[in-house]
Amino acid sequence: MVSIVLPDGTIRSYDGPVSGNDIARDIGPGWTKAALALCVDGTVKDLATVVTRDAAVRLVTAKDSDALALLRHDAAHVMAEAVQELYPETQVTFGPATERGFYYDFARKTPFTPDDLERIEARMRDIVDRDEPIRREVWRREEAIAYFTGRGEKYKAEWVTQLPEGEDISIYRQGQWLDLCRGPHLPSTGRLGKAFRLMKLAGAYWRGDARNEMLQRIYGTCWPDEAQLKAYLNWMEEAERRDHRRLGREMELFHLQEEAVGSVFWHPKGWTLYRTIETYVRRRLAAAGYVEVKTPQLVDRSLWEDSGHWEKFRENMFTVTVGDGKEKEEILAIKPMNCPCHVQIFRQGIKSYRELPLRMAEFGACHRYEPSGALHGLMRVRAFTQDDAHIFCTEEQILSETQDFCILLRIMYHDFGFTDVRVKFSDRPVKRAGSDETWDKAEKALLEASRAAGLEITLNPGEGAFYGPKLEFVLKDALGRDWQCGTLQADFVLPERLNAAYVGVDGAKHRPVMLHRAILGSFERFIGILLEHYAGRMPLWLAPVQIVVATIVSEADSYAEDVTRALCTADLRAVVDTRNEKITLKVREHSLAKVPLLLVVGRREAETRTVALRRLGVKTQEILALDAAVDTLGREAAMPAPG
RNA sequence: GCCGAAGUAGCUCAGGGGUAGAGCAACUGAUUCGUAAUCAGUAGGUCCGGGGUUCAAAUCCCCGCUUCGGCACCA
Repeated sequence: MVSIVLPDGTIRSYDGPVSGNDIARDIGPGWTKAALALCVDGTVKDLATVVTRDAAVRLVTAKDSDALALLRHDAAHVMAEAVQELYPETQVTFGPATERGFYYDFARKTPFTPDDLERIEARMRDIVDRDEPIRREVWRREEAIAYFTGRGEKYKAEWVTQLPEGEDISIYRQGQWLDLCRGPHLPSTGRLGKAFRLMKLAGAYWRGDARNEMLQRIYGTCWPDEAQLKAYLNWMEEAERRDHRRLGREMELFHLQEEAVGSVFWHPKGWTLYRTIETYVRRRLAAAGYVEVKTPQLVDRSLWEDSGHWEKFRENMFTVTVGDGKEKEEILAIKPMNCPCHVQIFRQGIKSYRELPLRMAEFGACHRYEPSGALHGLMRVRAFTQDDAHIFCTEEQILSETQDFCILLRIMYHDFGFTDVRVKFSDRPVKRAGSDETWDKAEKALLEASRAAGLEITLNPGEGAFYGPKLEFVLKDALGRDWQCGTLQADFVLPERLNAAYVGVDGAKHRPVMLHRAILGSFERFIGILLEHYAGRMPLWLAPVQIVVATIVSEADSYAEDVTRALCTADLRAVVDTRNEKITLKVREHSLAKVPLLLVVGRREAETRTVALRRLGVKTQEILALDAAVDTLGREAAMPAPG
């Protein structure tokens, strides 16, 4: 006797074991067609799975969110089948579902070409039309190894060898083709549908390890229906339109060029944006009790040796050699980070516990020799400036400092228009400095502090910095993409290595704890994120040019100049456009330039000392008296301020 | 760094051994106009760099650089 509970609460009883297919048939004819898989006690399984004991059971259909992964995983298999039919010399390796599609990694001597992608996609459609039944089999380990070795599938054979004892070696067979796979899968290839598209070719290391050989990865996307596929492709196009590199050029914000790879040439408008953000951060930090410092760009190698960075990151540091090339030669590093320098400031004079917590901020310009393949517009550069700070405090103060930091961080993200923030907790990495006891202490302190700050945390094992565990703050942009920006790292190691100390209540010397923290991360990258988030249409307070005063006839020129002067006097960033052009052209150009406010003045406005206000994206106008306009817009454009 | 692709006017792109092309932008002139493109004209090039093959190379070959898409890395 087997009883199953369906999601609506109904209970069905069967004489003996029952398969998902049976259940579907039993519930109703529509379900035989709709059911893609079976969810037994919360785990998704093949529809053919036999339920042998009482369980909560749900039939998965295309409408369910867990169907998507199933669909995509199948798409990967169908792609692999297509590839091996077309190119039999190709070895298969792995092909999982991803957040927006799927990929499969292949081993093949000749690279795939974009033309191959078309052929493969066409063959995939054939395989869907064939509607091959997909069946799960369990093989013995030796059998599987012998089979894959015999077929020249060395990656699969290697993988089987390393599967843990006791785990089923499951093989999924579809038509003539089969693959080692954990599953689950759809009942047949026809159920996949045709809302998929192969997207791009890429290289990828076997098992994600750069020491291994490189495989060829084919990425695809796959959806339950054509409409969703179309929506995804539109989303991709939107992301392309918002690309900060494109906006940076179109909006004349910055450029990059070969002679300074990974370093930004900020143009006047881009630099205005940058400085606005800097001013904002500076005010927020000052209000939160930070002091600001500035430390050297070039620092002798010995300091980096002491801090431990030389050992771990030497390859990624820019260095400068000075001296006669013989005995007197010395090596300086262009600073890749600010923390060792901040400790030097802390070490000046004797610090008392009364001075803690000491929050030391720096808009520190850093250089890192990032691998060439990592560079990407403003998002990954070799020269950047962090909104960096180090909080020197006692162990007891970690709690309240973390709480305060989280509050500050949320306010600042909110001011920039980001409200969805997630937090990751990264604990000790394999390569690290400091004893296990120290790590125990640091991880415990940071965990407790984040709990006290009310954070919901996801664990990110082994991803901490070499000197301490970290909290990482990830924000979601308007397109739903994640960007890791903020960080808070608890460090018990650097103060020790660089010999930072304070005198406690007991009159004895103690080690302070250092909290490394940043909110934006780097200005460069954060500006890139902002541009993509807003598609270049910056909020008024951030817009490099906030207002253009545009004339209709040249008779209004001198009045337009007056208007512009009045706006600038009120600290608004305004420019005047008195070109001899039609107003339609001016409206078009300044709209395309994403200027938030346009003040149009013609004879009427000049005579009545008014302005016709047109907001970006709005087709209507408001007529305002000049004084009122300066007043309202001045208030509207104000930087979000502390207090 | 690794795999793959690309680099021609400011931008988007065509041209694939025989005189370097288009659209938009720019510039000049005319036009004084009421909310997303006024008209006419002009100018603009180390075809990424360096070698080679050839009577002749933007085009074919080799090397390098940069960029793009991924992978790996990210204090």
